[in-house]
Amino acid sequence: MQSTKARTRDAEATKARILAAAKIEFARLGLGGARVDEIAEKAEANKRMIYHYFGNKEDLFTAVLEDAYLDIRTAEQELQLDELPPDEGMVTLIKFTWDYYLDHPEFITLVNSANLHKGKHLEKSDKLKTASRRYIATIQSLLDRGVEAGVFRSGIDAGQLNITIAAIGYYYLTNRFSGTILFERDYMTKEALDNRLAFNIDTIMRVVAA
Amino acid sequence: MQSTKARTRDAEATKARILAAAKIEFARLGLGGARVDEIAEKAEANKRMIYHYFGNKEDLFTAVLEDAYLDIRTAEQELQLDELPPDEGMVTLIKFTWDYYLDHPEFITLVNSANLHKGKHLEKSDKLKTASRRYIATIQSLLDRGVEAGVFRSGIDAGQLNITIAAIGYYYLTNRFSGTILFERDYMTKEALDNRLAFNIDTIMRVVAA
Amino acid sequence: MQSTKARTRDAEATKARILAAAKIEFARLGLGGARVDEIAEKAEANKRMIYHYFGNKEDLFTAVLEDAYLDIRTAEQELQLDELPPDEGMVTLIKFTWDYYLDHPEFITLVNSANLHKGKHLEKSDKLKTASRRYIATIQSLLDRGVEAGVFRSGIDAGQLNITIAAIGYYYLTNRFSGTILFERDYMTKEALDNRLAFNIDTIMRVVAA
Amino acid sequence: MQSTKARTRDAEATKARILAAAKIEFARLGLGGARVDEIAEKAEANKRMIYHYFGNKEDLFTAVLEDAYLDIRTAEQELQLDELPPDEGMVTLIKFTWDYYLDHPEFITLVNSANLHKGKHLEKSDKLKTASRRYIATIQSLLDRGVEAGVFRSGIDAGQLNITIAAIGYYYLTNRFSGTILFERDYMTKEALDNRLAFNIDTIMRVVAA
DNA sequence: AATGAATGAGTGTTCATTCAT
DNA sequence: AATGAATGAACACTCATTCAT
Repeated sequence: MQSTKARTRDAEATKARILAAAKIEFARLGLGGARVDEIAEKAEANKRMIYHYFGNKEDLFTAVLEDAYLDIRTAEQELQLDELPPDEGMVTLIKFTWDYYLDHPEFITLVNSANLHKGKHLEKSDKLKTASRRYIATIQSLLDRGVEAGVFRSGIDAGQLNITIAAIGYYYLTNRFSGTILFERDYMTKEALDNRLAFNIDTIMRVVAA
Repeated sequence: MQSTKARTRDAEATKARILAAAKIEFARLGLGGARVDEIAEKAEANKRMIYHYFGNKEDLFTAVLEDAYLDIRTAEQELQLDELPPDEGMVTLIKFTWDYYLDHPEFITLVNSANLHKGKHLEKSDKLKTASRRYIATIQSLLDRGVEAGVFRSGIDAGQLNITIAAIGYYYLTNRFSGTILFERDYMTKEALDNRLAFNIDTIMRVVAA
Repeated sequence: MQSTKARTRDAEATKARILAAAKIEFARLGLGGARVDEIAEKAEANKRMIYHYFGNKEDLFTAVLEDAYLDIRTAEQELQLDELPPDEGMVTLIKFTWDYYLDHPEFITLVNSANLHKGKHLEKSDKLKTASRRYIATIQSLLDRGVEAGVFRSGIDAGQLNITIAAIGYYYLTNRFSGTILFERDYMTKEALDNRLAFNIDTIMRVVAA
Repeated sequence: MQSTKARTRDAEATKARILAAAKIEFARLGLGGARVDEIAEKAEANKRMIYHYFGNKEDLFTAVLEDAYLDIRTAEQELQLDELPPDEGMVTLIKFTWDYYLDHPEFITLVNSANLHKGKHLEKSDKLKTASRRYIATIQSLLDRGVEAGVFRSGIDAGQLNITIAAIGYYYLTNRFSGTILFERDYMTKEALDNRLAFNIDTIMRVVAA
């Protein structure tokens, strides 16, 4: 019966709508601040469906987190840095990281929320661990090729570099409100953003330079 | 003992205990997650006193934030970087920032919370703006003296450098849970912490090097 | 019994029970004095349902007021005064007003509460304005027919007369406690009530007499 | 010592300020709605003084009520209706009642509040009973003199007439908000007030006319 | 006489979750 | 698969009142 198929498809669609709505709400208000009612409404789904598909609010948050992390790790993989010269690859990675944060501001608040809760929602996900391992490997390979090519100095810890690349973009954006207010300069004008990206590229390239 | 009773009728002391307890709770659970009841209990104060002294939960959060920011800005000022040679001053600043974050993990979560709420609790505080301005001026003067002494290159934006110095420590610590889990290495062992600090000093010194 | 359970899942019935319980409580204790908990309990409903169906306490009060006013205006309309001779119609109206107040003591306290709050809960209701207009028109037509029949004098303002008819019953009943205590005579014995009604009929008939 | 005297006077003044502030607040918000804090603040007195002088909130309400009633009864007595011709005396009484309500809107809401609480705050006051008795006697004497003079008919119950005189003014004013909104005409313009007073004088004079 | 500090018991309101269909 | 009705526990906040000086 085609109706069965339709129903199955609807189920998937409902689940996807809930996940999308939940991501927005959790990012906007945190785990504690987001409202199950609001998520259901924005998902155009019945509240009961959330419990049916995701168990409870915390498990929904876990699902949202996993989805968010897999998205960025997938996008990173699609960059195919291996096919670029190492220095070009490094700049591409810095730019990508920056642009991803800019285009997905929800990712940053979700990660903050995950850490406010001491990461306990991430613990079960082996998928994320695997993806993370592969990601570090990519950076390591970039560094190795750079050393080989004579453009990067040797002895750089890929893990630390990865953290720094993320940090200098992430911190600027997550703290853009306090920054804008306390330092009395708008962090989000096009000029300010361009300046920051340039400063960050310069920073990393000086750090890795041979 | 009468001294006990006397203490419970000391307005300033009560206010201080509330502020301290609130800082801990807001840092631990965020604005939305912290409970007024819990804060009162931990402050060994009556809940009513919170409203009497601070108006409401949000205003208490504002007071906590202001207190937290003033504390770090005051501590920075006490470093008296002006009296050190520029390169030594820079290292001192990086170390101080890192140590302050380590010793005051509540500061990081409070700042995250403030930004989750788009910084609106910071807006009214002119005191913080003044302190922030003075802080940037300190870094600028450090850079200027470094250029003069020939140890730093010229043209470095003090604001951007400040952000980067904060970022590379802050990000590591705020995301230590997700990092520890996803990258499967403990971020908080003494060795890991020492490594990170060394990496950060190296990073900044390469960035400012003449 | 399943019927019991069924009833507890009947939205309309729950809503009606809440409205009825709220009317009693608001009449008894005023808007400020009534307790949402008590209303819920007396309605055999969950407190949460009050907020679900009525929004909040003030809106529930508004709903109660509207319901109370519509009830008396509907009952008045059902008198069909147009089908009676004008003098008989006038007496019928006076008696009805008196009896309605006696049978619905909650109406009086609700109107008092509405006015204590400067009528703001009535403002939105166009239904009540329409019903009120129709009511005044009824009195006007009674007066007109009386003048035509030579039993009433002309020139009587229907609005003022309406107020007086209401006033002489309403005041007696709303202030029956202070009256009984200060004037040391029981306002609520059958004899006292009969006397008052007779006095009121006499008063109005003298006022409208040709 | 004069300082003793000064202190005594301050005590009386404080008490008076509390009473005045309480009258305003109870009139504005009812017994349940008024706030002890607010009364203390508006009385420019310490909250503790309220408890010192009046015992508790309910007793303060009782004191306010007694004060309010004594005020109108005293003012009525000062009219010296006995010295006027009966018909003139009657008009004077009607006008006085109306004007007093207009000038002391707090009296009306206080009486409403007293009756919402079933008059229990009035029960203890013998002073008020005496004053009320004297007031009815005044009206009775007015009626008697009118009958004697041939201007009033005989057989009118002074108690009922008193109620009606009060009712037709009181009801109009206490329900001015609902009236203005539902009947869509402003009850409080000078013209509307003049019209109502004229209507009321006309009503009573027709009722008592020989 | 006067006061600022403190409190316990409640207020209206909200929430994540389960029930019944 | 989907839904509207219902709930208990908790939440921020308030209040009349008392304490300590």
